[in-house]
Amino acid sequence: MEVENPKDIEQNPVCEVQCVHSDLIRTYVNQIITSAQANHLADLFKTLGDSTRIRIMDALSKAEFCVCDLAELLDMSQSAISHQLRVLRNSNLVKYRREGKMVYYSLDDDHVLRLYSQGLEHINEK
Amino acid sequence: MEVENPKDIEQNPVCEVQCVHSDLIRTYVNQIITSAQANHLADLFKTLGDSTRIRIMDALSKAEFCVCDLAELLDMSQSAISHQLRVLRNSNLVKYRREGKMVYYSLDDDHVLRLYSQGLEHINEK
DNA sequence: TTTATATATGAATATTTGTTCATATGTAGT
DNA sequence: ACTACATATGAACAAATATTCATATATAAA
Repeated sequence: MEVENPKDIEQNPVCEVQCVHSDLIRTYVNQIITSAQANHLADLFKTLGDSTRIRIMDALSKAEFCVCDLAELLDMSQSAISHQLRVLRNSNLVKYRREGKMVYYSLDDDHVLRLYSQGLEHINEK
Repeated sequence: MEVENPKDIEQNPVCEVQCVHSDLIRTYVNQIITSAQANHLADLFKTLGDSTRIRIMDALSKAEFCVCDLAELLDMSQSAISHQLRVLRNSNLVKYRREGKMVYYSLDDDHVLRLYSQGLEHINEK
């Protein structure tokens, strides 16, 4: 079947769908999360969206560990763990304290623990 | 500085770090989440780790919408929305009902709403 | 059964991201 | 200052993923 050159079709800068409930849209269009906030929130979940970081979070939900303990516990290189801890730090999911040469990590606060636990519950209930 | 050929270095199949707290490791090594569960949980968070899907979740946290409403509301193509709804469905985050030609989506349950809200709270508190 | 419209999906491309390797930084002890 | 060791990080490569485009499926009406 032949298709017209897209350039020939009259430009329609608006939405191409016809089934919209205009009243609903008008009501909610101003209540939706901003793009900036959506990006921010997506980044938080993205941080939790990696199995290595989940295993780190799981360990830290049970006790405080130094970097090399985590490497041993999860059987991964120190470098890989350290990279991932930085990602977790950037999302304020973990905090750390230095003691001599070692750096000990733990969950940032109880709120983070609850967020993690809610996720666990969700996958276990289905 | 010259580096020996890695092949010449004696193979050490164990961990290369020396600072491990062996007793801690022994205590927790059997309590860490399994790889399968970690993958599963990471997939859940990964699903939430995209700004388009966050905006869909945000809309659905406020009301039920059909696919083309979401496309209009978020100013995206029907195809893109539909692809992302499938991802959300696969993680049991949204459910849908068909009514004639239209398909209406909503959050799967209150637990999902709580998970989403916890995330929102986290980014707003910092 | 033909047409119109709402939604779903396979393939392809462009972008993002996790790990490794090599190396840098930071801290403590000699 | 020098050495040892714990942790951090830049660059590069491999793997995962979001959107677009084209098209398929599903439902309803004529």
